[in-house]
Amino acid sequence: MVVTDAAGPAAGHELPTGKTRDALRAAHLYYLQDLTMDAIAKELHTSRSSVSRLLSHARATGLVEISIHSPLDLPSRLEQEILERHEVSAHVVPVPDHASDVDRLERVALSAARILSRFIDSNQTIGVAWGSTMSAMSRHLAPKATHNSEIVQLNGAGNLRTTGILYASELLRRFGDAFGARVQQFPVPAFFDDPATKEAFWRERSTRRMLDLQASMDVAIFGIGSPFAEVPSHVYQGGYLERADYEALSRDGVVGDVATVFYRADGSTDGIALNSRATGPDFGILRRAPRRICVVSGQAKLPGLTGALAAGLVTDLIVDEGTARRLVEGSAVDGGNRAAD
Amino acid sequence: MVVTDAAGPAAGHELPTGKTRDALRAAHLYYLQDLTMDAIAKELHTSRSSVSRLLSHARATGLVEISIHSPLDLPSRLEQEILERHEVSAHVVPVPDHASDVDRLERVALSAARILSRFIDSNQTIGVAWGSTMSAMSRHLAPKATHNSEIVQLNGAGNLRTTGILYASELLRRFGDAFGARVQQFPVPAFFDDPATKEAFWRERSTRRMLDLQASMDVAIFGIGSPFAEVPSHVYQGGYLERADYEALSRDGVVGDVATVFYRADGSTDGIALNSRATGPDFGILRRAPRRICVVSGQAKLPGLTGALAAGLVTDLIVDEGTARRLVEGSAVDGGNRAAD
DNA sequence: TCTCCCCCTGCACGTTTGTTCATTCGGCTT
DNA sequence: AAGCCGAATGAACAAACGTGCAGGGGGAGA
Repeated sequence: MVVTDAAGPAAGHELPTGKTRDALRAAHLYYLQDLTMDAIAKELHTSRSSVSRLLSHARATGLVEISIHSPLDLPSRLEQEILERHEVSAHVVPVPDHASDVDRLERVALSAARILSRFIDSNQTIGVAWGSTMSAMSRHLAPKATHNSEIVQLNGAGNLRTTGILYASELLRRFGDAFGARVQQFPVPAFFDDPATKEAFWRERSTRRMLDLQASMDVAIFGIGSPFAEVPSHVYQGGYLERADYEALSRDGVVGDVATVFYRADGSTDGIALNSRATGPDFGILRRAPRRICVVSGQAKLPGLTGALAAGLVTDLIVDEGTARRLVEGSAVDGGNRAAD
Repeated sequence: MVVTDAAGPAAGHELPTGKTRDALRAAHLYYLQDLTMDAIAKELHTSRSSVSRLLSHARATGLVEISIHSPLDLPSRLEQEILERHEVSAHVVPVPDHASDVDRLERVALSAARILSRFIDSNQTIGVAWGSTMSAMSRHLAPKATHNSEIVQLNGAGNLRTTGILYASELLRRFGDAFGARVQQFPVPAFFDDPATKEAFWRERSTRRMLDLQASMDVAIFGIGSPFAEVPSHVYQGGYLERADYEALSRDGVVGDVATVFYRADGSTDGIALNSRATGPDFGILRRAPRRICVVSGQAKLPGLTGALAAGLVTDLIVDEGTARRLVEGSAVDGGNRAAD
């Protein structure tokens, strides 16, 4: 046990005594050969505990990937119906109906984080929004090694009271770490006070660079904000908006936001004043990304979700079971309406 | 057992009471949400034991797939070197050096069976040989649902003493079951007594059909026979060959066989008399398959393996660590020679 | 309608696994 | 050179898990 970890990054050659190497071998023995940890411990000349830890490490670090395939003939009726009705590939996360909203969010985020690795690959530009959903997700990401990928922040996070920036940058960093990607922060407030300031800022070259990046995204990942739900989203309790703003949103018939860009139940955004001060990407830009992953939990977000679907913002949807059910029930009756509650 | 499984193929609608459905849900909860089996039991209104069994079922039927990714920067030095030297993508199975040959075979077969599912897909013609390695493998296949695939027997299995056919057909059936594929048996002896008989047979239309199938294989899977090893392969102890045959093989400098077609250390087959009576596919035919997976365990097969590599029979190699090491050591000195023993 | 048989269930036990804790080990600073 | 700090280790405990077993429910066949 002379050279505990990575063999010789200093020396720069052989000696396969790395921790990762051991973890890899342990994983082989455990998952591919069904040995008991005990047996593996003997083969590796260490204790069972260490093997347990190695395996945890292997899982946590993405050396081991566990995926679940529906036998294509029975893709949960829900997913099937969502696909047919909304042309969106859905992943329904099973959650008991009586689960609390926090539980629900946590569990959807956990599943989403694990599912996400399928979509991430090398040489991609990955747009990431922020909010409570994204934050929960970021805490559970399954690492996956990629080269030359880039995490791009979709919308600003600064506000009046808290910096918000730390919060967002921490979140972004987690994404970056998990995929070994560069992180591009977007150091602006969530909302400008004056549209003119935004426009001025948008002409800055450094801002243009960000916007160009956003326009060439391969994947976008976002949650849904629901301004009028009982459990308000992060944006709505963080001091980003003032009472007058709310009233304006209400007047405009807004049902939700994606990356702080607001929309109505039919997906339209025209004439919503607040958007001219918001820093998130125009939906036209967003829709250029071939893959747009939306993570939703809790039926409070149902109106927001149907709106986002109507706006064509989503290609892949990760949603909890209850909400998925309501979504299908709601749209069963007629085209693209929001459900009862 | 009419309705035990799939919910209502009879009734033809709802009631998601299928066992597979439950297994799927349990797997989600367990592997994607990290719930304890206990918690899952409550959500499913059943006992922990049942959940444990559901999860076993899920794994055994391939609903859950566990795969291991080397972080591309450190692909076991061995695999790397084998790739460079032989242009073959290798999977080295870790096995302690002191393991017995049976252990070793069993463990390689287990790993191979699990790795195999990566290669199998829908609409494929899959050639399968037989032998102790393939047999062990067949017992551990991880099922994977495919459509319209076909398992094709590569070489006959009949012999003088035992039928051998049952053995082979059982093996083939397991492959077929695992992948939901049709099985095409090849009902001929392993070796004809008279080359002329073989030729006659080869003109039969039913035989031609088999040969055409073989010629259009997408994947071939085979082990390596080693006629002169201390632990003889199945072919060599099953009463397929007679003393005179052995002597002929020895005289011809044969080092191994693939699907009962024999070759020398340099991969050549010309002038090996026995081949004209053998029923396996000509190497020219075999090499038409874009993917040719070879499973090898035990250094007794090293000469056979190097020969097969020299003949260009292999695109993907699954091999135990010890043998892999010797392979690399052997070929380190010069081009493509067989190793010491 | 009755019976048989198979398969599924939940319990109870023994095994396997995760985790806490005290300890050691190496590296780095003072 | 001594000492401190974080990381890693193995022992021991507690939780989680797998499996043999007896009981029960429900179809297929008589």
